[in-house]
Amino acid sequence: MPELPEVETVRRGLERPLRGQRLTHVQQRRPDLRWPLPQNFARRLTGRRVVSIDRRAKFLLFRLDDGNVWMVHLGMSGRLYLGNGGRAPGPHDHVVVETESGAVLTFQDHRRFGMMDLVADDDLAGHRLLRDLGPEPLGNEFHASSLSERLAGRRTSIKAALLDQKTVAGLGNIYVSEALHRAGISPRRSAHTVAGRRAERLVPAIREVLEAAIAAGGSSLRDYVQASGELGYFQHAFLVYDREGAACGRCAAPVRRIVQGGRSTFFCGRCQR
DNA sequence: AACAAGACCTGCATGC
DNA sequence: TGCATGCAGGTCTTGT
Repeated sequence: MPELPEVETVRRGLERPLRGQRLTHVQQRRPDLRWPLPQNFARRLTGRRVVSIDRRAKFLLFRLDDGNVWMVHLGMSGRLYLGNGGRAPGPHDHVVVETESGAVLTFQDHRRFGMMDLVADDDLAGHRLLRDLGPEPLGNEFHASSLSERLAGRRTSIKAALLDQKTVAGLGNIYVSEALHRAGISPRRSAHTVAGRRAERLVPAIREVLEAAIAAGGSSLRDYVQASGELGYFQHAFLVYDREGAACGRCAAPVRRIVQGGRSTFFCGRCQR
């Protein structure tokens, strides 16, 4: 489900209802997601107060008043939403958390590619899932020279390199296609050739597409919803993703679909070089 | 070290 | 209708 804009939208939606709240009841309804949940997960979360909710790449980081951080990754199909209206949890509602204000936060994930961990704040940067991540694309450390440095010597496609979270953290299959289209760069181009002018175009293209998507509340394709249950609407602004055969928004040539690394890539063969 | 392919898991659309 | 196939927003693990 989620790339950076969707995760950020969820984060923003949770901040007001959850920040400062004590978690009064935690129900863990199965032992594992992608991996086993940490030992005594529900007990360790129960009674804690949420100090802040942050994001790193596609991870949500709930900082708690005992110095620990509750890490949540939504995988492909994970949802984190507020208010289940008192309904009984469904078969894919794996974690249900209630707060002192009566809010109910449900983690639902039918494919179970999602993950959770509970880790001391001091150890967070060294966590195996976070330590190798590249820069945040909306942060100050992401610029043309840092990007081309990370692409130097890499013979794989620029598409594959941008999906690699070590290059830049937070892009996924949708926004890589969209960003490369905005930058006029072919997804098949060898990664190390994206330097100089091309890198200067790619960095703002990535920033702009992510910012526009966040402003639209993310993209709702199949099952993504915001924490509030509302749908994002950035999918209506896609210029290439899932638009095979449709006219490229810039030059009207038909959008093409190819498979790279086993995953669909959409691009315009005329205006992306 | 870098890379491609395989693995994980469920649900949905399509075609026969 | 049933069944097989392929596809889906991610990323870790394995083998070359």
